[in-house]
Amino acid sequence: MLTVSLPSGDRKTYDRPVTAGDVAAEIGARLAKAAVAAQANGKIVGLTEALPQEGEVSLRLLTEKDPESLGVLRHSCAHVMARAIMRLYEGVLLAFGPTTGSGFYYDIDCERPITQDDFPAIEAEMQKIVDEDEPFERLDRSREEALAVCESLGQSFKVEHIETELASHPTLSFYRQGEFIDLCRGPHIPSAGRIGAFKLTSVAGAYWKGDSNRQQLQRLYGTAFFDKKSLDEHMERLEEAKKRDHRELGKRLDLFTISPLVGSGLILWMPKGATVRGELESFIKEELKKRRYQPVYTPNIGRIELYETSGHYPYYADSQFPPIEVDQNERYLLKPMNCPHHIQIYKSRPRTYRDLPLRLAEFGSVYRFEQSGELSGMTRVRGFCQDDAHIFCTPDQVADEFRGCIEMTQLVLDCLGMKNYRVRLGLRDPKSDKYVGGDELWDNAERSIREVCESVGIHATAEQGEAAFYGPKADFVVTDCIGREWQLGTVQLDYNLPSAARFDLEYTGTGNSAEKPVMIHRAPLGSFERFVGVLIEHFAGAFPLWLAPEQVRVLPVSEKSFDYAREVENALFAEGFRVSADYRSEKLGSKIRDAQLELTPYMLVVGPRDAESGTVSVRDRIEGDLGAMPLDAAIAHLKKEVAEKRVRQTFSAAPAPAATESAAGNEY
RNA sequence: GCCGGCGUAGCUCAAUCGGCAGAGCAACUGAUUUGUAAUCAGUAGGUUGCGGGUUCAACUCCCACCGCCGGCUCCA
Repeated sequence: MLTVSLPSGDRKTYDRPVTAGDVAAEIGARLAKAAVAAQANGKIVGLTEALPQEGEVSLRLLTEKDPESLGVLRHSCAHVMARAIMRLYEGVLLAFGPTTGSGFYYDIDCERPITQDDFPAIEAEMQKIVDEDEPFERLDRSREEALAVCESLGQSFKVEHIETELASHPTLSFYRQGEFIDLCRGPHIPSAGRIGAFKLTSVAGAYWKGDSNRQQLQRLYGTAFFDKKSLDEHMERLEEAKKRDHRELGKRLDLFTISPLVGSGLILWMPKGATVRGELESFIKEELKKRRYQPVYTPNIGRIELYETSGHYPYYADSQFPPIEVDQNERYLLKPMNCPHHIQIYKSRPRTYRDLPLRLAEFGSVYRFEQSGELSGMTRVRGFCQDDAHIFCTPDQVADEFRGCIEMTQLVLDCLGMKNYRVRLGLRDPKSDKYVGGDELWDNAERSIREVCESVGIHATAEQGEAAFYGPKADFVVTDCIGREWQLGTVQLDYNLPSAARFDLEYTGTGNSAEKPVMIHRAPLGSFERFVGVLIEHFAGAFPLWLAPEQVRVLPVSEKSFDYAREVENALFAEGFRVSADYRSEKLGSKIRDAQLELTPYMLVVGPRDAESGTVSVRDRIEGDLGAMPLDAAIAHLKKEVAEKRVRQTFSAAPAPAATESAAGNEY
């Protein structure tokens, strides 16, 4: 017995397994109303059941442009892919095959390593299945029956899954398509023919149930659309996005380099990259001053006992460079974080409530031995510099201080035109034992950061298990040019490091009593390395004038204008601009082309006419030729743009949605 | 760290079945003196990532290492 609720709001009850196709035929007429409403999402391409509730299935219309419809399509395509693979190769075991933000994957176990070279054959087999256009048929079975089905098919991963995660489900569903049957929650498209265009994109290893101690499976990624044009556009967007990759641009624009001889994951900032970073540093320093932070400097190493006290060493022993051992009693660790050092500054003398809040700021370099496979350009490195600070405050001051940190982070991102970030509330995972401190402290801390985020109007997404081991945090997460998410700014609340079990921090309260301060760890950029990496992609290398490594290039039309070009160059330099001039004996067009390709914001063309009248012909990288104007006017124009930190162009709209799993089309 | 792929001039890429390592751009030199996205000519540039092995012969095949790329795991 199944109750079906239709998009129109009608409900109908069936006493046999129904496919979306059956129902559509019976009640087609009554769909008219819903169909009209759905037109906004593009052409209607079918009807399917939505995520089933116990004993009930809701029907939904599949429309071309609806993201959830795409999810349904893609998950069905994952089934088609799995079916094709099972036709082609022996001994294929199925694990999970959900959708991602931009496609789908299926994890399989198969003796034979599948490589990109196998894609054409798999795609050809998939095309056959699509052309056959067989329906997806839903089969509901009791848990026992389901177990028997999976056992008889030898699908051991499905068996384990039913016995563990699905232990509490009395009934389970399968979807059958021809000879292929798969344990699956659905929903699916009515039949394979609705898959207008698909493509396998990559293959990778993935651990069963995400556990690196367990078996590694082969994960095949693909994507699918209702029509070929959308697929082509998608692939084109990916190509375009690749051109913004900070690793490519970093090389082409001489921003940074990595030398295997220096070491993997260690960034060498070239003059142009260092200039961008330097401007960001100045910007942050100004903000710190305004917000009454105090600068400190601390060394790059510290005795191992320091990190044993903080609790970091035992937690992260594997991801640190091995200690430097002077003798048995004296071992030093390359600083993996700045907090213990700043805590020692706090502890260097007795503190009273009058000292608080104490805000200690440092651009602190830290080193972490990340696994080799995790390294990636500037965004995941082994040595980096945090725009770090630690705030020591009274419990009463926590909310204001936390809010101040959130607002500073927002200000920095706003100033750079970075809008496509999300704020993630990192909460503890109640099931894990990695967190230190009592439940009461954690509950308080988590409640305060929630309240602060609400009070500043942030829509934060809470995620369990994303907290630091010492406290909850609010992370600013951005998406890079190929859809990967990176944590940039972070504000973390910490009741633990000040505790008696750790560093036992104190201050004298108003009643002459010994009180525990609360710590806030915060870094608006996160690290200069990762931030600049993301920033390169955000601007596609075309930095706003205030950040541009080379702000202006003077282009003499010919050798006859070299003297005047030098005058102009010197005048701009004297006004504090980062300026160069192109004295090669190239044609003007060639000099312009090179300056454009190097993304120089302004070009000042100077020829005999300009020399005579004391003008420069301004060329804007974006707008083109702005015509001649007096040199003073040009300088004033540029100065204003720098002072305003004007952002004229960004590219950070992600090419594809973040690779998060959508609700539609998931496995159980 | 794990799975898979890749590594040829500064950059982008060729080199058929294992048979003389090549092109464009950049660089350098000379000519040219140019007004808003590529002037012409010449020169130089290589232990094919590193080290072994197979072979008459290795960029090409095999082994180990290093590095990079896509994922997974991890991310204080």
